[in-house]
Amino acid sequence: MGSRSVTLSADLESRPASRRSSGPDRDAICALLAGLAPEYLVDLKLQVESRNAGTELFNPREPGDSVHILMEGWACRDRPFGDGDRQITAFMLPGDLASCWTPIESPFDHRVRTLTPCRVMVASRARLADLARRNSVIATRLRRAMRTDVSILNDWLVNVGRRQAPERIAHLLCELNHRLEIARSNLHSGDRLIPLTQQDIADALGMTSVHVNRVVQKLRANQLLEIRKGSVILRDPQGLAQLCAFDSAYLGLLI
Amino acid sequence: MGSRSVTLSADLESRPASRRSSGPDRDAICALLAGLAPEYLVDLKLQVESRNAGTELFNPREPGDSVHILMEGWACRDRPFGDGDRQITAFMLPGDLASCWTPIESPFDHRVRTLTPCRVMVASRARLADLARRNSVIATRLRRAMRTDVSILNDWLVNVGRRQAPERIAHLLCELNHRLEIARSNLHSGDRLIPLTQQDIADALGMTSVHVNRVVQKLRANQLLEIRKGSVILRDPQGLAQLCAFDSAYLGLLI
DNA sequence: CGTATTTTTGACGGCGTTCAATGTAAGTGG
DNA sequence: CCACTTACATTGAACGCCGTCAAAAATACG
Repeated sequence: MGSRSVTLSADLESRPASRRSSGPDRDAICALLAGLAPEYLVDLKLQVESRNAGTELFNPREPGDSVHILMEGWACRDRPFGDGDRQITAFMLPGDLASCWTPIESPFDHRVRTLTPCRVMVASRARLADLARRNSVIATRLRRAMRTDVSILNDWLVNVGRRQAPERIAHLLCELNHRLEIARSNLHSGDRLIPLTQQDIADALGMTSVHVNRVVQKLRANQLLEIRKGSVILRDPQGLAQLCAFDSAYLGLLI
Repeated sequence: MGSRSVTLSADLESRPASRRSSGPDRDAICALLAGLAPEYLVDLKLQVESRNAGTELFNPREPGDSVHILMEGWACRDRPFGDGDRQITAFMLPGDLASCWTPIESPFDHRVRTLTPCRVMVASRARLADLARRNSVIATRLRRAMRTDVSILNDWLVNVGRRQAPERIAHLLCELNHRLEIARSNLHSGDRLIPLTQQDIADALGMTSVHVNRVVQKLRANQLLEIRKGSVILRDPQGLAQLCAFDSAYLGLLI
């Protein structure tokens, strides 16, 4: 089962590397650390750990010194409100730097929580910062990661500020689908499920789950997507992209 | 005045420097370059120029090699839509890096335009990037500037996604007032006007100018603010902050 | 004093919220 | 294998914030 690399990757691009090895191979550890010389990797004192769904990876009240890189599973950054309401401001996919993604102080109030069971690589923030200081490749990748965050936040603001509900939902799903393809291709694994509930989508888009539900039903009626047990599956990515005039250019720095 | 390279890192914390000199003195050229040793400054080949209101400082179709640092006046970043609609995603104040504020590729579709007549320092992006490579203080400041952008974008998303119109407007104005105070203190100049029209505010908050107007009238009736010839003046900053539960922590990296 | 920009006002409608209840599937423990 | 629990999805009615459209008033500026 480990050797059918050609057919498995046909749907992405060409990926000569082996797939479905039980653990991540060296070149595919994650986009951030790929190709890093072993002596550097040792420095980071990386540990791969498991987390349940709903675990807090970062909390402003106890910042800690840990940086998490997602290997499997999804996480999100959000700002909780007193009344139980919240605004999700980012989703993190496999391969993403989850928290705290920049090796500097984090003055703004946000949490990072896992959405699904996850496998994360835990590293010391101080060590990663130090590594970035000595290794310009890593520094560049960290800068790119931050730049991608700006880019996505910028687009989310446009999305929430200017688009109606159907286009808004479609746009978010198109982005996540695009990023998921990249993550799948980088990590050689994972399925095509978007593990979000309608409540999650509502929290990310400044809507209520009730209205998300009504709109999602229309999208489903148009064969654009499916929903199964807390996950979204895109049935017609092109149709969705057309609906919201999706342009993936802003994701250009992702690897 | 030219040789105080030692203070390079000192101004990152305490600021005992003199104030209220007529023009910007060397140490207060801008937050980004303050205290930089002269030989570095020369490298940048800085030029101070004037721009009319409504001038484009950055356009994705002709990226150019210029970085603009605002000395006087305001600018904004926005994404135009086909139908004349647009979403403003950032305001730039005196002292801010206007465009392109990161010395790397800019894959997302945005413009930067002056909102008022401006005085800008124009530098070469390539030279600034090169300088950041050799001078860690500048690199840190650039990183901080980008980090601040993330922080503000994050908060705008929360604002647009979760707050009702009055709190939303109040929150934006509180942020701008806070940043304006910082800019005034850094550059030793400028007035307390927020040079935005109600249309600008609407474009930034995902609203219409009509509705902004109705809400603004209520705020004005409560003695919270004033509007004169295309500018907003906060009459009761504390009252506004209370209205929207404003917490300036997310602006903590602004010098 | 004329023109452009900005602000203001009114009527009307709809997108999306609120509240509350019901449906449905999966997990848990006895 | 069946009660019980929990999470997620769904539905309906009523409401209201805010958008749309259109026009007029006020203000800035040359």
